[in-house]
Amino acid sequence: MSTTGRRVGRPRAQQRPDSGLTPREELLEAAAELFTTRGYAATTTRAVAERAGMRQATMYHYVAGKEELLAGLLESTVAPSLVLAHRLLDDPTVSAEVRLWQLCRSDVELLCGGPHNLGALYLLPEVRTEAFAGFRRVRSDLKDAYGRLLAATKECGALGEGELALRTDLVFGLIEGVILIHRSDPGRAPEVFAAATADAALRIAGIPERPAG
Amino acid sequence: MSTTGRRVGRPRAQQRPDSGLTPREELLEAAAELFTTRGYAATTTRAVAERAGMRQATMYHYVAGKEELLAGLLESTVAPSLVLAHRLLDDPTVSAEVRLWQLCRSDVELLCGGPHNLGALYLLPEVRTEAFAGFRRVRSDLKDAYGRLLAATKECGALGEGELALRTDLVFGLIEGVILIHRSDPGRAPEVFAAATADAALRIAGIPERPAG
DNA sequence: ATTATCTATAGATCTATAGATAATGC
DNA sequence: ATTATCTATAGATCTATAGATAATGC
Repeated sequence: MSTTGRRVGRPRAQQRPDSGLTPREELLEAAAELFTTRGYAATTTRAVAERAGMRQATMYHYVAGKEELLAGLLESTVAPSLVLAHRLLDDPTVSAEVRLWQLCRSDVELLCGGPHNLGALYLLPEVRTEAFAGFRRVRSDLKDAYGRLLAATKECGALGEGELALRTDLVFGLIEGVILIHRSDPGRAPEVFAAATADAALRIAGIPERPAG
Repeated sequence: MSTTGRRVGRPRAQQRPDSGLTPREELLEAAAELFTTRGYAATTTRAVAERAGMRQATMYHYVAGKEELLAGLLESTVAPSLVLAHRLLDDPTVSAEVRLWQLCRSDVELLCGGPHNLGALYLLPEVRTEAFAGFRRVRSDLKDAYGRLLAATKECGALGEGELALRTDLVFGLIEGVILIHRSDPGRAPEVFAAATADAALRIAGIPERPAG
């Protein structure tokens, strides 16, 4: 009935207080920290496993390798954004400007609010690989949502197709590149910073004032 | 007198038409290509050397290792920007808005116009290392120049210190993050794209129209 | 003699598998 | 018996050095 010694299987060599996470989550957490601070390719399976509190070989009991961890982390950052984006797209009670602002703010908060700069992982060359096609698809859906919200604003409604695509890329690029900005001064409060970045995104789109709402 | 067989030293195992570059430049060129497409940590010294037309060990005759190549590439991208920035800072004949626009445009062209997305290297975790302190210093000087140009504009002149720093970070972040944007549609003509990004940067700063000049 | 390159390799990894072990469950 | 973990390690790298070699220069 005590907290320790209840789990099946051989005990870990390094005992640690129970984190409350599943071993797979402990691995993802460790990977997030190491991939963002040391880089993906430079991080060894041993480093991830050991930081998660287990030996290198044990990791293979839960994941097939480093790639699976990266894929998991990537999809976990972009999935909640996409959910929000679709909810906003289907909500006609609020102006497109306000909805775009909210999406931007939420995305920035998601990318910068967490303990790790997961957004930096989007840029890895490895992400172009087949193994990450799932992530790329979700990310492309999200960008699509940005494009549709932009097209629904007064300021961009009249733009031609190419012009609109360019604005979408610029807005989306600012939001995704936000890690660069956040990194240069991590001290700023995430909520304030997220709102300021959303303002900047709307200014790029041609909407000069923060819309009320 | 013929083109081949004039150079001192043992001939290379793989003969290739003379590139006109020094061996060190050939290595930098190869490193640029491989670091940007496969990633820095994932690129081996063998891959770089072989792509540059020599055997792995020969590389050490010209550079101390991979780090030196990365440092060289990083400084070469940021140095010309800094030169331009200082020239613009010292030029009172043009409005601050126009100078800021020109700096943005030139930076984007530099980052996207070349054959490789060297800007993507700025994000490497390795860059935080002591070995790249020189690069970080130059880059910080460049950001400083952005800040001073911003402060000199009508639109930002009255901003408080924190507000100004935030705007500077947002503008600089857009410019540096431009690789993300460029990557999503590499087909756009660099000059047009650079001008459009400079427009967007000024909109972030609060300057709604492309200044004449 | 000098130089630029080569071949060969020691030593240090790193990944992924095989097989042993120490818990609980029944 | 089942499970989660461990230890050990084969095989595949990768870096950096030692020493040989094939040019030109004098």
